[in-house]
Parts: sequence; structure tokens; C-alpha cells
Amino acid sequence: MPELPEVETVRRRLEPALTGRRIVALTVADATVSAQTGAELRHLALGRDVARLRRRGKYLIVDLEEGILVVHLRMTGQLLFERPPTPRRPRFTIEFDDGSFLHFCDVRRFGRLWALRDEAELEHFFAELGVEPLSPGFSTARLRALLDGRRAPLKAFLLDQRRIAGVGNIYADEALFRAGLHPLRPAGSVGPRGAGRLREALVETLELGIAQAGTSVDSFVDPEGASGSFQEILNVYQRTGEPCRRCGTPIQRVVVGGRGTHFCPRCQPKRRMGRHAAGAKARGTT
DNA sequence: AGTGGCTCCTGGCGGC
DNA sequence: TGCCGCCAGGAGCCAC
Repeated sequence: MPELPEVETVRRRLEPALTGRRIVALTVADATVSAQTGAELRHLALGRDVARLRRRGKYLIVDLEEGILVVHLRMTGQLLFERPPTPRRPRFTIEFDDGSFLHFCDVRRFGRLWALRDEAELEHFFAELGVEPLSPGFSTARLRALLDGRRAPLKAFLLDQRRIAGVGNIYADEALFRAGLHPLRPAGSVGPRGAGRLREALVETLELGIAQAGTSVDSFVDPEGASGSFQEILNVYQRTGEPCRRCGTPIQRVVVGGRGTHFCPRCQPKRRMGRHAAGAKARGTT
């Protein structure tokens, strides 16, 4: 499922291919892909050059010289560039002036496309979206403020795009493992040190995901059809019953907010113990 | 207000 | 061997 690292991978692959190219056709084969009609989308996009590609959370932003296209891949969305023949019937296709194509394929049909007029509309579009975790604004102080008072489990907190933008099920589980925090722990119970560890874990996990070109456990491929490799180094996600890579304890699975959640019960204790208490317990002296 | 639960959608897989 | 039913999950919506 495309999360921040997968969308960033798509952005990086697509940017050099699309920048400077003019949109000469836009075909919508599945009307449910957008609240706007094909005619409305074409009115905004046709004849416009691609200026640059940006990302915000899990959204891909295609800036035209005038107007903005926004794409969300949701569960199974794939943006495929110049891959004839098209593997599956695309939900929409954009043709460029040099004869190249960008196809949006999406088996589960959750993905969405929006056409916006300008930056002001984009700002409004993202009004409810939380902090960008790989931006300088994502400080420990900021995270602490977001965690403060929340009774929701950490896992649910991380999946809430209004707090932090771009974290999905895979990277939430992996970041919590890296931070040594239990997914069911109330978000507001995490202290300053825990918040520091969580911030660092989130940044490291997401950056590692980008370095590995994403996770291909489901259907994720980049615009050239290539898989990512983060799935090869997952610590907990979809490793239920397998030994923890750090301590050997079998990975457990629970459901939090309807989402499969994977963790190591030993590396991610429900209550964080102090160094002294942890040492005493390990020696059997408590 | 904040939080949890339901819904969409379809390929894949478990079970009989 | 074949088929049926259930599951996964991002985010919007609704209810408490």
C-alpha cells in the first residue's frame, strides 16, 4: 500500500520524465476516479506543460504551468509511464506531446484524481493534513504537542493523517518497533524521551523506505514497473509468529482500529521500564 | 471534540 | 478439484 516512501519513489522516478512535457490528451475510463468529469479535468490540463512534481503526505502533486493535478494512490494505485502494452485497463491516461503516456492502474479502485486551479486551492485542499514528517518542522517538541492528551493508541495516532501526514500501516508498525514502543500504548502517555525516540524512528524508517525505493508487499511498483526492496528488511510487518530479528521472541499481531498491527512483545513492552528496573527484571531480582 | 466503527473494492487465499 | 466466503486497508463519513 503506497505510503510516503512509495509516493516519494514515484515522484522521483516520474519528475525527470514528465517535467517540461505538454499534456495533449487526458482520457478517463473510470469516472469514479474523480469527482470532476473528464471534460472538467481536460479543461484544466490540456495544452499545459508539467512544471514540477511535489509530494505532500501520500499525495502526489503535478504542478502545471497553470493549474495543479493531485493524485492519491490509496491501496493499489500505480502510475505507469510508457509501458506498452498497458498491463491492465487504466482508470485514466495522460498523453504527452512527445507521444509518451502516463497510465493510472488501480485494481481496488480506491485511488483518486483532482484538478485544482491554483496554489490557494491546493492550500485549502490540504488544510486538514498534518505535519510533514521529513520536514524541519517535525521536531520532538512538535511531536510532543501532537501526542499530548491523546488517549488513542499510538498505532491509531500514527495513522491519523491530520496529525502526521504520510505514515501508513507498514511504516507505523516498523517505526514503533524501532522506537521500542507498544502500538496499544496511549499516545498521550509517551514522555519526552519516548517522543524523541519516536520522532527519530519515524524519520529513519521513512528515509530507509525511500532509500529502498518503497515496500512491495502488495502491488506497489514504480512508474517503470520495478519493485521496491523495503519488504526484505521488515522487522515486524506481516511477520506474525516469526522470530524478532533483535531478540528472537515471536512477533505478535493484534487489530488496532481495524488495522493489522505487528509488534515484538519483548522489544516493545506496554509499560516502558527504566534502565534500572529493566536490568533488575532481566536478572530476575524483582 | 475526540474517538471508534463502518464502507468502499477486488484479487487472492483458506477451507471444505 | 472447484467454489464459496472472507480478508486486506486509506480515508471519508457517521455515531456515540
